[in-house]
Amino acid sequence: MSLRHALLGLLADEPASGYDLTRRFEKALRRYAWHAQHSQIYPELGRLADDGLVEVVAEGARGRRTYAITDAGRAELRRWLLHPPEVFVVRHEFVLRLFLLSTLDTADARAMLQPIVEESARELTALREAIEKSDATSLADAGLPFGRLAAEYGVRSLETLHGWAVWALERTEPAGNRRAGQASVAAQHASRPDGPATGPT
Amino acid sequence: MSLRHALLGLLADEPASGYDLTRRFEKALRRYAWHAQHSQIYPELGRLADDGLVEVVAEGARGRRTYAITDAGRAELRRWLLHPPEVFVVRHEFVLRLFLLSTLDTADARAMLQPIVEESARELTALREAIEKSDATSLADAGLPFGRLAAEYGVRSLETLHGWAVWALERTEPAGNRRAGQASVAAQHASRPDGPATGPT
DNA sequence: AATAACATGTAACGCGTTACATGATTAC
DNA sequence: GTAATCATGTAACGCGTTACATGTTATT
Repeated sequence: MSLRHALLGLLADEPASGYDLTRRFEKALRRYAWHAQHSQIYPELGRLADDGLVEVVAEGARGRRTYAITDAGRAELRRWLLHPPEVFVVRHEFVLRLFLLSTLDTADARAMLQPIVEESARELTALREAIEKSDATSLADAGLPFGRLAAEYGVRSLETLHGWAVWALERTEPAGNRRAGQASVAAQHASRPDGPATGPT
Repeated sequence: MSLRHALLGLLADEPASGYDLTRRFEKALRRYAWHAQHSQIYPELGRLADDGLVEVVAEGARGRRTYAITDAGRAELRRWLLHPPEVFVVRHEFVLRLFLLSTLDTADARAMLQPIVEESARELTALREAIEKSDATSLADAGLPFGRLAAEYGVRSLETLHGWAVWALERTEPAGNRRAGQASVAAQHASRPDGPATGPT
């Protein structure tokens, strides 16, 4: 039950209301790690409070309730983080689409890859700017929702996606531009022009 | 409904039974893209057949039914691949854990990162070997379940994960080894020692 | 003869999404 | 005053997991 721990993680950073948490899922987690809507978040906050892992620390206008993590909540979050399961269940439609790319012909594959090249470049620029802005404040991690480490992971993942899509487009050139052309058997066998070379350290 | 299209994608490669498909999810998709169990796969195959997107092409021993994709199925798969949604819903517990890393203190964070460094190195080696073996057969993509492009994406993603984890461990050195030590504000501000430098092309 | 692997199916339960529903406060 | 945003809640439905259930074929 990851939602529970995602909420504990967000509250470990700072107290927040259900509404705040909903926006933080939207903004920071949705794209990379996890997603939840308010219809799931509010009831789960209630259960977390029942279990003593969070508590209401303030009530504001419009019925707003600000929750904070308790010591028991921190302990539970820590326990969960230090005991990962042996296999992770992944559900990532974007990556599924990448895998199924091989069922398309050359022209269709290129139509699928081109937007990825562009979109990943845009996102990368945005994330790099957010990091620079945060670094400039000279207060650690200011503005970066999950700290510098997570931001770096995001940047590197986007760079990888971008680099791969560019490489894949090169390998999938339209007929004529390439020695074998089309999705022929030979064309699938070109050497890796700019693939990473070195192994793990 | 991605399961439908994941099944169509697998069947676009070659005909298979529900049992085969279950194993292919397990082996090839589970770790990176999507997961499904036989209890979900069998009923969905039935629905796909009802909708004319797949058909039974052989019946074998032990009630085995081999399904193949139909032309209508291929058309549906193509349509789906060429019309991605604007936002993707991601559900990736491993990445969620990376994001929540920042809630741990230095010692705990290192305890979390170390196994990642090792495990990603192991997986990378295994995948690289599978690719080399496949390349050596000199038949395109032989043995690579989703083709060379997907395999390359896998390699690059693992390299990225490994590189990031090594980098994160370096930044998170135990007290004493590092100018500021612990999870202090200053320690969070080291420059990026081996981070990738260049932007998108 | 026994065990492992092959092969399929379904029921119950829990998680997640969509849609419905309501009201308060702030900014223009 | 009116629209946008803030703020919470729940019901219905669909997707996904776990567990239950059954039988066949190949291997040793």
